[in-house]
Amino acid sequence: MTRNVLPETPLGRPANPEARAHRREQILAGAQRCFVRKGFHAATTAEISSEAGVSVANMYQYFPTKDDLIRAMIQADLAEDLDLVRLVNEADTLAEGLEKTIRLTTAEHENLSNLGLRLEILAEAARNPRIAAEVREADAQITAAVAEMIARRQLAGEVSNDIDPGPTADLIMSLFDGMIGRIALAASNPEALARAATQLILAGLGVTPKAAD
Amino acid sequence: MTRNVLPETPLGRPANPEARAHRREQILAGAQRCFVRKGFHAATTAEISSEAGVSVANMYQYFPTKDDLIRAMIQADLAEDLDLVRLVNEADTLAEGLEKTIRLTTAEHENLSNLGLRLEILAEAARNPRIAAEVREADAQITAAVAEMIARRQLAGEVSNDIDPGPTADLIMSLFDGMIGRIALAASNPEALARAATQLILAGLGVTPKAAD
Amino acid sequence: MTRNVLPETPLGRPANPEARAHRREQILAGAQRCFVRKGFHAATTAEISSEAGVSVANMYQYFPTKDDLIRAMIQADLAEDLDLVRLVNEADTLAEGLEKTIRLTTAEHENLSNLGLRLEILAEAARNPRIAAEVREADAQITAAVAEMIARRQLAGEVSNDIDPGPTADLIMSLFDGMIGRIALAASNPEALARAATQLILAGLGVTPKAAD
Amino acid sequence: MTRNVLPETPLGRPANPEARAHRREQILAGAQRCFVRKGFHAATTAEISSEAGVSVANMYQYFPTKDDLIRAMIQADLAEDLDLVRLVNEADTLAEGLEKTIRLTTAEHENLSNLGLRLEILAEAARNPRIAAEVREADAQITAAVAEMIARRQLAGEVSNDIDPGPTADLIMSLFDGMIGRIALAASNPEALARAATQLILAGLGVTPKAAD
DNA sequence: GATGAATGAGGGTTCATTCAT
DNA sequence: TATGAATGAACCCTCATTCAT
Repeated sequence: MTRNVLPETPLGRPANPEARAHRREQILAGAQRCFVRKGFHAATTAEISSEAGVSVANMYQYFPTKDDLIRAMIQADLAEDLDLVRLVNEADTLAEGLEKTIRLTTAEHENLSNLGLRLEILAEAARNPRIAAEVREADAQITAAVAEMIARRQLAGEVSNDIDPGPTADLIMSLFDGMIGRIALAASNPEALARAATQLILAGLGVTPKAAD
Repeated sequence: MTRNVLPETPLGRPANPEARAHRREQILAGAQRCFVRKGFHAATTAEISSEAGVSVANMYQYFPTKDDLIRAMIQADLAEDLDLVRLVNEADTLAEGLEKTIRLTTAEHENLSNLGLRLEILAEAARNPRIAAEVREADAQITAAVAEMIARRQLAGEVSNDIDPGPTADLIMSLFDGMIGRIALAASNPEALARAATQLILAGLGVTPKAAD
Repeated sequence: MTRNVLPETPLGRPANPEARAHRREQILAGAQRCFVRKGFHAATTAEISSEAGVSVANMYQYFPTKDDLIRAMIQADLAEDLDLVRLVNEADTLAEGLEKTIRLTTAEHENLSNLGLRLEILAEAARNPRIAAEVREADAQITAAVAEMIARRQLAGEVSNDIDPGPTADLIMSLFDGMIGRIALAASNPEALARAATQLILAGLGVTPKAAD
Repeated sequence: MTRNVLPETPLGRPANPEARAHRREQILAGAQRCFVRKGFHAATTAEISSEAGVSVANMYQYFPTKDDLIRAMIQADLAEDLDLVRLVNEADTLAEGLEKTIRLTTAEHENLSNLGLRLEILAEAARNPRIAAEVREADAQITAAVAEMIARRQLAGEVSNDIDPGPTADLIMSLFDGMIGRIALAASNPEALARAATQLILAGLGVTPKAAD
C-alpha cells in the first residue's frame, strides 16, 4: 500500500493515510462515549478531545466542525446497523434470525450504553433535516433488507402470504426502535421484552410454530 | 389585563394564583415550541421567554432554573399521555381501543411536531437519572393500564389466555414509541404503519378476526 | 423627556435611554484607547471592555459584533472631523482658518495619540469596502466644505482665480492626512511642519501676503 | 526542482544560498499579497504560506516569527521607496523630477494595490516603536534626499531662496503620503490629484514657470 | 410581579508555533 | 530542506443567571 510507484523526490514528510484513519477512529470512539454520556449538544469539544486523548486543535484537523463530528459519528453508527442486518440475513430460519437480531440489539450492543445514542440520533434527526435525510437513507436500506427477508420466507412457506412485507418490515423496525428506547430507559427487562417480541412478531407473521422449530 | 378578581385573599398569600397558573402555562407552551424546534439544550432561555411573550427575568420567577423548566415540561407531557390512556380504557372492544390509541398517537398529536419531543425526552432520560425516574414512573402507569386492559379482554374471551399481559403491554408500548420515532423521522407513512400495527397486535394477542369485528 | 405621556401601567423597570447613550459613549471611549494602542485587529474584546470598565457580555448588548464596534467608532471619529471643518469655515480670513485647522489637527488632537487612529481607519478602509464607503462619504463632505471655502475666498479676491477649488481642496486634504501620518510617526516636528504647511498652501493658492495679513 | 548547481560548497555552508534567497523572495511576495488584502494582523501564517506556495513549517525556517516576516516585508518595501528617490535625484529639472516621482508614486505603483501597504506600515509604526524606528530611518533618508535636491535647485536659481529645504522636504513627503492614502481610498482621481500636486509644489517653491520649462 | 441591564463562566473555533519524519 | 501532524493559548461570542428598578 505504501509502495513507491513514482520514485519522485518526496520533499518532506510523507503523508500517512493509515495513521490518519486510525486517529479518526480514535476521535470518533471518544466522541461516542461523550455523546452517549451527555448528548450531542451538552458534550463539549474539550471534553470529546480529552476523552479521545487528542488535543482540541488536532481534532479540528479531522473534523472541521463539531457538526461534522456529529454527522460522521452518526454515519458510523448507521453503518454498524447495516452490518447487523447483513448478519441476520444469513440465518437459516426466520425465528433464528429474529432471535439473533433481537439479542444483538437489546443485549450485546456494547453494554447497552450505545442505545441512548440511537435516541439521540433520532431526536437530532427530528429537527435537523440534513441528518434526518441521512438517517432515513440508512433506515430505508435496513427496512428493505428486512422486507426482502420476509418475502423470502414467504416463498419458503415459512411466512403467511397474507401479510405485506413492506409495512411489516417498517413495523418491525418500529418495534426495535421502541424496544431500544425502553431498555435504555431501564423501563423494561431486556430478556422478557426480547422473548415477547420474538413471539409477537412470529405470531404476527403467521409463522407456524412447527416451521419455526 | 391584571384584573384583580380577588383583591384580598386571606392567609397573606401574595398574589393572584390564577394569574400565576395561567402565566405558567403560557411559559410552558412557549418552551414546548422551542424544545420541539431546537431540543432541550440548544434552546436558550432568551428564545423560550421571547416565544412565550415573557421577559427572561420573569420566567425565572416561575422556573428557577432552565432544568426546572425542562422537568416541568416533561411532567406536563407525561400527564398528557396519561390522559390518552384513560380515553383508551373506555373503549368497548380491544380492536376499537387500539385503533383509537394508534390514531391519536400517530396522527392527531398536534400536527406531528410534538412527536420529536417524546424522542427528546427519552434521549434526556437516557442520561439524566432524575428524569429517567420520572419518565419511568409515568410509563409504568401507562403500561399497567394497558396490561389491565389486556387482562380484562382475556376474561372477556377476546384475547388468548396464552399471552402474558405484563410483557405484552410493555411490547405494545415499545411499538408505540418506535412508531413515533419513525413518523417523526418521516421514514414511514403514518396510516399504513397504523394499519399494520393494529393487525400485528391483534394477531399477536390471538384475537380472532370475528371477535374484533 | 421622561414625561409620562401615556399613564399606562409600566409593568417593570422602565428603559433609560440616557443611561444607555452614556454607556455607549463610555464603551466607545475605551475602545478608542485600545484601538489607538493596538489597532483594530490586535485589540481584543476583553481588553476593550476592561478598558471601558464594562463586562464583555454587556458590551455585546450595545455592539453585537466587534465589527459593529469598529464601525461605530469610525463613524464617531468621522463626525468629529466634520465638526472640525465647521469651526474652520467660520474663520474670517483664509490664513486664519488654515492656521486654526492645522493647529487643531496637528497639535491639540488629544495628545496626538488619536492620530494613529486616522491611519488605522484608512488602512482598514483600504481593504474593507464597506468602511471605505463610509470614510469616503465623510471625506467628501469635508473636502466639499474646503472647496467651498476656497471658492468664497476667490470671490473675495483673496485667492487667485487661476486655481481650481475642487482638486485643490483634495490636495489640502491629502496634505493634512500625510502630516498626520508623519506626526504620528514622530518623523516630523509638528510646529515646523505646520508653519511650512501654512506657507505652502497660501503660496499655492496665490494668496498675497498682504491680503492674508 | 532542487537542482544541485553547486554540489559542494566549501566552508561547510549548509545549502545553496541562491535557492534560499529565491525562496525568501517568494515568501515575501506571497506575504505582501496577503498583507495588502487583509492587513498584518488579519493575515494568517497558513494563508501567507499557502499564497506563497510553501508549507507553513518551511516558512518558519526563513522567518522564525510572523513578526519577523512583517518586519522583513516592511524593510523590503522601504528599500523600494529608496530606489524611487534615487531615480528622481537624477532628473534634470525640478519640475521633471517632481512629475516623475508623482507619477511613479500615484500611478505605476503596481496597480495601486500596494498603496494600502504603506498605510498598513504607517499604522503599525504608530504603535510598534521598533517598526516606527525603522520607518523613520528610511523616511529620514528619503527626506534628506529631497531636501538636498531642493538645495541644489536653489543654487541653480530654480527655487526661491526664501524657503527652507528641510521642512519643505518634510512637507512634500507629507503630501505624498497623504495622496497615497486618498488614492488607496479611491477618494480622489489620481491624475487630477497629481497635476494639482505638481502645480502646488512648484508654486510653493517659488519656481517660475519659465524656469521649470 | 415584571422588566431592563448586567455578568461570570464557558463554548466552539482559530492561530502562531513546534515536533516528527 | 521541506512537509505533515500536533498543540497551548487565546479569541469572539453566547448563555444561564442575577441585580436593580
